[in-house]
Amino acid sequence: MPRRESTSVTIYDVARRAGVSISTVSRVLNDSVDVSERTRSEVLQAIEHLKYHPSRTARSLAQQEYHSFAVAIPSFTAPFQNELLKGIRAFIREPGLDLLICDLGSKNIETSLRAFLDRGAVRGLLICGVTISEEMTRDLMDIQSPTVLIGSSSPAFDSFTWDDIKGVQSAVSHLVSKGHTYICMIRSAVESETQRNRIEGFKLALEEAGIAYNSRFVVSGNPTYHAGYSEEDGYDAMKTILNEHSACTAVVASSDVQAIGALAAIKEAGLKTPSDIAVIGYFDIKTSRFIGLSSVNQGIQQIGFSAAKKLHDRICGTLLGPAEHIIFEPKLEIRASSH
Amino acid sequence: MPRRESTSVTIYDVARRAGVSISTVSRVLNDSVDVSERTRSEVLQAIEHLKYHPSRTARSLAQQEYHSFAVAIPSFTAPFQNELLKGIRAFIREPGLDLLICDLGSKNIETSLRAFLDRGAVRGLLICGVTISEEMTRDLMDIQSPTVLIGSSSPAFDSFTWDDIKGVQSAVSHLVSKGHTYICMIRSAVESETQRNRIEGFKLALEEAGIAYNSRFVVSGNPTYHAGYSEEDGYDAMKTILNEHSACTAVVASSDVQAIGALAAIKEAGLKTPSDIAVIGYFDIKTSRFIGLSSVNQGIQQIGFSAAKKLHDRICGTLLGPAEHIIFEPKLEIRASSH
DNA sequence: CTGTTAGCGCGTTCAC
DNA sequence: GTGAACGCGCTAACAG
Repeated sequence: MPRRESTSVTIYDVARRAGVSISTVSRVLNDSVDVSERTRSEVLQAIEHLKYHPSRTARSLAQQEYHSFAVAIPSFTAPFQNELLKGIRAFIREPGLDLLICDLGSKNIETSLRAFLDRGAVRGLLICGVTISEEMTRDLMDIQSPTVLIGSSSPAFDSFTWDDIKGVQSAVSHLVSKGHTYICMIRSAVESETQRNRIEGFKLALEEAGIAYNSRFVVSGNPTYHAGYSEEDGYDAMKTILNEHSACTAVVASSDVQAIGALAAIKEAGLKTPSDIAVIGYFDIKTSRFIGLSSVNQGIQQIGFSAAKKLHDRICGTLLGPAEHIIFEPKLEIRASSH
Repeated sequence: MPRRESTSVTIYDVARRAGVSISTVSRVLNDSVDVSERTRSEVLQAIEHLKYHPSRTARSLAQQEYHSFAVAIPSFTAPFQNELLKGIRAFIREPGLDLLICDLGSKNIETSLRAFLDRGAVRGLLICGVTISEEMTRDLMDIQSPTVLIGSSSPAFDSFTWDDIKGVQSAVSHLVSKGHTYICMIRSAVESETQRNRIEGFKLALEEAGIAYNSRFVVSGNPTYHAGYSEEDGYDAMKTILNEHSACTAVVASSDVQAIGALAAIKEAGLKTPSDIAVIGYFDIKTSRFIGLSSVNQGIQQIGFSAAKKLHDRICGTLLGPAEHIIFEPKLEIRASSH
């Protein structure tokens, strides 16, 4: 038995009031050309009068089309993610799409992602900063919707990553070229491939410069927020460096916020940057300009944009062929002198 | 004629494979108790085997229920909005909801919002930082879905705002109590009620202190990003202050990022804070702690959280009664000494 | 140019 | 405990 108690006005109500059939209303709504000016305006009037608004859900179901992009991302309000979203948004705004954001939190990321998938499939999915396990790969393939990865890679999907090794390497080489010989690195206390790569870049650069690597050069704070990429972490790590590496004259942080924290510790100790200690951060944030921080620019926004575009093309079928893996090469950007 | 070409596996496929009807599958999916253990596990097996994933769209349509919150917001990646979203997210994560974000951009905000509404109604709507016109009020009432406003108010909807007058007033009074008599204010060059209120608070505080107000005390930069609330703006404005108000010893910025820019200008001029010039920013960002900036905390996150909760309660029908207007009172937070 | 009708994929009463 | 049938609101052939 029907349960006609829905309060919302539907396409039927409009049709009745305009004295036409629902398909005509639908045509008007979708800008179909085959509608006479008269009925068209009558329908529009009825819509106006009844304050009719279509249901995006019903429309999506009928059309098998979606008007939003799904983005699964850990802590989407964190600085890096935020930057990424700017890029994604830049692409999305033009086609008039909305963003369905699933915040994965910062723990149990995989579980959250799986729950999101179970909550219902989506038309296209952008996954940021999540290492994709074998099992997750299968799960993702099962939902059969175009998927694009950012910050992690898998042969099964289009992915966008950046070359962390070269990134840190260029930063350290820069410091070396400025005459530094005792360089430390601030890392996140949380293990990850990204982190390993960055350390690798650090090692390579030292090696290239003929400086002996020692694991003591790599220091971390205590992971607090954002998996160890926070101001607090940078601050703690820098304090450690100041205590245990009095000869150190330059520091590479593995994220921008860490670098900001490090600067605070340096300032607190009565030292100056870059005259006493040079600091280079990874990632590019606007603030760095005023804080006086050199950084490694990853063009995060651009990555977001490209990834969104890729996903869009996949969804529209404009793009066929196998998954691609695009690797960005970070550029060192000198905003403040970094001797 | 049907158009059976859908590639995705539906509840029918599962039912067929498990040798049951779709309603049984549905029951299993929705944790209905009235299913025998045997058929239940058979269904689950079929689901597993077929890699079945329900369609969130179809489910929403059938249930007349939604699993996401719609948030309409201008430039959602801007610092303030970002903070707000943290609060919203904090609430939303627990109920396992997703966020449908409509980025309103920074121009044609009203048009964008209207387009979003036309794209299809939603179950509940959170609108942040948009001044609601009379006409928009009607449009919003038409869609008949619970609506909560943040940063603007309208008698028709629940709204959360903060007392900008008292906020700036407390900041200025603090400076006065520290002995400052020549105080300037950095405003956004863009006109808004918020801005007017802040200036009003500035005036009131001066008046209270027996200091004559002069509109020259209120300085703006050239609006670049974010409607004049950017580091660049603060930087420019501060330069102006240093040039034209040599006697000035304290500054109130109307946003945190402006304050950061202002600090940069001060540093560049070879002056020190707070010994030469004290700076207080509006809003609270984490960075301020390391930059050494006192600020007026608006509890932005908390507002986001409260608003999200309110909306949720409205949607669930837990909360009835007329719309409420909740006004938060900003608190001055002394993080760095600000003489 | 317009109305009829059959789905889109799922939840949900009802009988059995 | 389970199945048949209807409806959620809309789009898209097809027939007129």
